[in-house]
Amino acid sequence: MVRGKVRMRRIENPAHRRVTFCKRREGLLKKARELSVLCDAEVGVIIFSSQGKLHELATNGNMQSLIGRYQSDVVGSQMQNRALQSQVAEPEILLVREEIGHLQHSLRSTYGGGAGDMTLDKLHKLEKGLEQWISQMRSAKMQIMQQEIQLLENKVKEQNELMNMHSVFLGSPYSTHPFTNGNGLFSI
Amino acid sequence: MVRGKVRMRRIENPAHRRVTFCKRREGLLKKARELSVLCDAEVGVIIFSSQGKLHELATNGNMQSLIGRYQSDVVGSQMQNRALQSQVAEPEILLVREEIGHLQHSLRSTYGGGAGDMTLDKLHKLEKGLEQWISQMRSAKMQIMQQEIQLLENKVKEQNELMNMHSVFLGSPYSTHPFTNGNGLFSI
DNA sequence: CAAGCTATACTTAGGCC
DNA sequence: CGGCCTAAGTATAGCTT
Repeated sequence: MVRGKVRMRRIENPAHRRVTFCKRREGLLKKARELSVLCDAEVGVIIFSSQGKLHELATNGNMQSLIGRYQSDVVGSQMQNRALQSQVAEPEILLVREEIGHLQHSLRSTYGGGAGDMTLDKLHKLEKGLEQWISQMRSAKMQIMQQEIQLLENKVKEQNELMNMHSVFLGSPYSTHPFTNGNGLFSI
Repeated sequence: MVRGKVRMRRIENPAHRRVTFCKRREGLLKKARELSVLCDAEVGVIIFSSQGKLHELATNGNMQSLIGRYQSDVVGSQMQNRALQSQVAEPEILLVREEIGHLQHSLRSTYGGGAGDMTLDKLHKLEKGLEQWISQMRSAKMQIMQQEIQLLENKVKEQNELMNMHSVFLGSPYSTHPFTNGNGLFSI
C-alpha cells in the first residue's frame, strides 16, 4: 500500500531504488507508447539507470532517425531539409559509403552468416548514422554561413538607409568612400 | 468523468486528440522527471506531435550531451570515450573551430550586442554540436575498422588451427600457398 | 531476488466555463 | 483556447511469497 505522498527525492536505499526504477521505467515506456498511439505522435525515450545501463524506446522503431529529426528541428530552418536531401550525393558521403562498403564486403567474405549478419546489421546502422552526422555537420555549417550573409545584407541595407538620410539632410559627404559605389551606397 | 476503458488506438477527433496530447504529454514528462529524481537516472524524452511540433525533456538539462552518451553506448565500447577525448585537438575539429571563430568575429564586429548575442550563443551551440558530430563520426569509423581487424584476426586464428589439424592428420599440403609463411600458417 | 498482490495515490477523459 | 473539476481508471509503494 502506498502509505503517504511519495517524497520526490532520490530513494537512498539501493534495493528500493532499483525496484522502483524497474517499475516506473516500465510505466514511463507504457505511457510513451500510449501517447504515440492515441495522439499519432512520434516519441523517443532514452533512460540511463544510475548504474549506467541504457534503456530506450523509439515509437517509430528507429532511434537514429528520431535523433536525426530532432537535430534537424533544433538546428532549425527549412534550409536544413533541403541540405539533408541535396547533400546525400556529395563526395564526402560517397567516400564514407564506399569505405563502409569495402569493410562490409570483406566481412561478408569472411563470415557467411549467423554472427556475421549481426555485424553487418550493426555496420548498416553505423552507415546510416555516419551519413546523418555528416549531413548535420554540413547543414550546421551552411546554416552559420547563411546567417552571416543575412546579417551582412541587413547591415548593408542599414548603412544604405543611413546614407540616404545623410544625402537628404547633409548632402553626400561619403561619395569618395573606398567601399561605396558611385551613388555613395555600399554594395556586395 | 472517464466513462470506460480508453480504447488504445488513434483518437480520430482532432480536437480531442490535441487535448489528450497536451494532457498526456505533460503527464509523460512529469513521470520522466520523477523517474530521474527518485532513481537517480538520466532521462531524455523527445516528442513530435502529429503536427510535427517538437517537445523535449533532458533531465540533465542538455539533450545534445544525452544524445552523445546514447550514441556512445549504442556504437559501444570503451574506445568511444578515448576517441571523444583524444580527438578534440585533431586538425579537422581545429579547422572547423577556426572557421566558426572567423564567422563569430565578423558577426561580433557587425553587431555590438542584443540580437547579435543571441546569434553568437546559437553559433556556440552549433560549434559544440559540430565537435560532437565529428567525434561521433570518427569514433564510428574507428569502431568499424576495429571490428574488421578483430574479425580478420579471428579468421586467421581459425585458419591456423585448421592448418595445424591438417598438418597432424594429412601432413602439410599447403606449405607452398602464396599467403602462408614457412610454417604453413597465415600471418598478417 | 524477482514476481505477484492490494490499498492508496495519481492521472486523466469528458464536462464546464 | 486554456484552465479547472471530478469520477473513473491506472500506476505503484510496500508487502508477501
